[in-house]
Amino acid sequence: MSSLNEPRWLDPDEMAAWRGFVTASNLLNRRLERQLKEDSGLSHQQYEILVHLSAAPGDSLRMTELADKLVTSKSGLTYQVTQLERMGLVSRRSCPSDVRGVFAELTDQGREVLRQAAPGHVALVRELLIDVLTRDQLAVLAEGLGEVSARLRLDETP
Amino acid sequence: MSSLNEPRWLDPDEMAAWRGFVTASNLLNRRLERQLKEDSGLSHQQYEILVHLSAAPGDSLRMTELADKLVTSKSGLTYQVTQLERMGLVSRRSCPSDVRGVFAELTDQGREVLRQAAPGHVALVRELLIDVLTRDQLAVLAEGLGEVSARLRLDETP
DNA sequence: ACACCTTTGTTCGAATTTGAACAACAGGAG
DNA sequence: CTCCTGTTGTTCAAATTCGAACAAAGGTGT
Repeated sequence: MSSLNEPRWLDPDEMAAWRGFVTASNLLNRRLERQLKEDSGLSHQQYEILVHLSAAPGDSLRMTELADKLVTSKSGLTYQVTQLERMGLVSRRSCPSDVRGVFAELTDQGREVLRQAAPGHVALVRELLIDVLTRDQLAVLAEGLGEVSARLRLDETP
Repeated sequence: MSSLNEPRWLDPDEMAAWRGFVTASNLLNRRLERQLKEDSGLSHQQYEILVHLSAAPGDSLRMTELADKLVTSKSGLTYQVTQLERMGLVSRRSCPSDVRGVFAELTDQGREVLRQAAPGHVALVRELLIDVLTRDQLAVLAEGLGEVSARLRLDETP
């Protein structure tokens, strides 16, 4: 037999995919971070918080739910929401049905800042990622990484 | 005309690709971070440093070159190399041809720790990403994200 | 040799992130 | 109702990250 305890290393194609994924992710994040900060004074994380809130019914989400969507820690979210609250872009509201619960809600100013920040951000995402890929590549990426995400979500909860 | 100043927003397919990319990246990083830390006491970043060094001729790289490969800041690398040096996994060596230059070099112990950490890490990357995708999806991902990375590298230098 | 501009790696302070510990509460079985 | 278990959001200390500023060299053209 060829290898019983030997791990299955990545072949060149697999390695290329993995390295490409990691590198693209890092480079992209760096760029978006810089652009958002300079252009709107927001970090990528803060921008994403505003986006998720604006997409939610009532422009508000429970802290835990928001943390899940952002894929971040609860404590990390607490910190960022506090920052956004100081900037006046988000406000906290207690939950009627659960005394422990806290809603993060988009303020009018938050909505306005997001509206102003979005075009530049989307344009860059387009320039650096979307428009670099063909329609087919985009479809494969969406389906493949969608499946990867879905599986990762699963064995995290149980 | 339909829209002159209106930005080109992402259509559903594009949005799915973008969200999938961001989410998969975050979830994956989280998992790998946890596994590496528990299994080998290394952060993902530290692991990557060891990997890049072991792949380099002479098991060593200049600080700047290494920072580029890792897609991180110079100061961030300085910090991590110092940590790895304290752990005895990496050592600094001055460059003969350039007094300012500093080589980060893998120590024997560093090579050993990497050898011990690699199988578990690769197995998880395989389980969570590689083996979830088909051969074709992998090829598309490698080529697409490779191109994305290449372009990002370009307009960063000038 | 000289001024001039770039590179190299580190240092510094500020901002962010994380996991563990925690207090307060919800929800259900008995 | 009461005990028990799981949730919720925050706090805390520690670790990490970044960018700007910096000192020390390289390299170039004159």
